[in-house]
Amino acid sequence: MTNSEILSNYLKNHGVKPSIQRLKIYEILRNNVTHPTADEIFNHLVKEIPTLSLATVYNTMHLFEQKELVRIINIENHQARFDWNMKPHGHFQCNVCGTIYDIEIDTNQMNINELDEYQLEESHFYFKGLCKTCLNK
Amino acid sequence: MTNSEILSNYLKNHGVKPSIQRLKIYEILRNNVTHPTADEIFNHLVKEIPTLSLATVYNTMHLFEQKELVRIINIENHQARFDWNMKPHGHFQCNVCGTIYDIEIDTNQMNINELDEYQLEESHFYFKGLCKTCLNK
DNA sequence: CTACAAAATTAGAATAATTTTAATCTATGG
DNA sequence: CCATAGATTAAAATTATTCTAATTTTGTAG
Ligand SMILES: [Mn+2]
Ligand SMILES: [Mn+2]
Ligand SMILES: [Zn+2]
Ligand SMILES: [Zn+2]
Repeated sequence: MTNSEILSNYLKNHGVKPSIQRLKIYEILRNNVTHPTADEIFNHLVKEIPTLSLATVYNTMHLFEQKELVRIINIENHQARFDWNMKPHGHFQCNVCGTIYDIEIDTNQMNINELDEYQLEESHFYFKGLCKTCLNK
Repeated sequence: MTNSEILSNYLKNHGVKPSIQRLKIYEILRNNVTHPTADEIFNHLVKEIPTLSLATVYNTMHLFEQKELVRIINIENHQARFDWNMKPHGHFQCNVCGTIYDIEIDTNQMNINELDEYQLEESHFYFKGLCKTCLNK
């Protein structure tokens, strides 16, 4: 099985019909460590699928979110970023180069008793500052 | 000393010249537990200061942020909210009623070793789900 | 007090991310 | 082949925020 076939099945298993647009969009997410914006995804893909519409990227991301295939990262106030990695983790964004790094977080260890009063559905841990690369300059 | 005078001095001590606009904006933040949007602040105040401009609210919030008088909460992707409470804490937003609750978080206890590699400047802890009020319906 | 400069405020236009609309295209089961 | 639902598209609309340029206010020196 090719990599595309594997991802195609993965979409099916999550209740998403794997159109070429959806498949390619998901491939971009999986093949890039970055947490891309809708626009970045669109610009990568439009070379290959010239009729692609930005609306399709947004439609697809919302569908993916519903089907728990991606999570939306709002670490920047002005634009959303998308993450295929569904296991709980936090994010650090460098204020200089803008790179977003994954941060491992053990949510069990941080027992926040106050949260018992709520029915928790989503957690987001965002950090900002300077990354090592930018510090060494 | 009246409450206004106290807050006025507080602004001065943080390097902010307390114009009537700035003072009233800061008063609104302090007198409301909610974490208001720029628009909400504007609509409260425009009754009292009819010439107030929304741009002034934004200008003031950015100045306040610089002077470490407020923090910006991006728990909603589409619009910023403002918080006068500068001591580290997290936020829970109810998916039904939209209310944002403060969540006490002991950041020391959650030692995230991976963060040692970075120079940390900001932390944001966002949670979403259902609040007690909405659960009991 | 007056004149001037700097700072703050303002209205409205501009920007940019996202959503909506309405039309067109595609896939598929009968 | 045809009908239908679902997916995609282009373009317009929406909305929060920022920008611009003009005006007002404030502080200060003469
Ligand atoms: Mn991630
Ligand atoms: Mn708060
Ligand atoms: Zn960096
Ligand atoms: Zn609620």
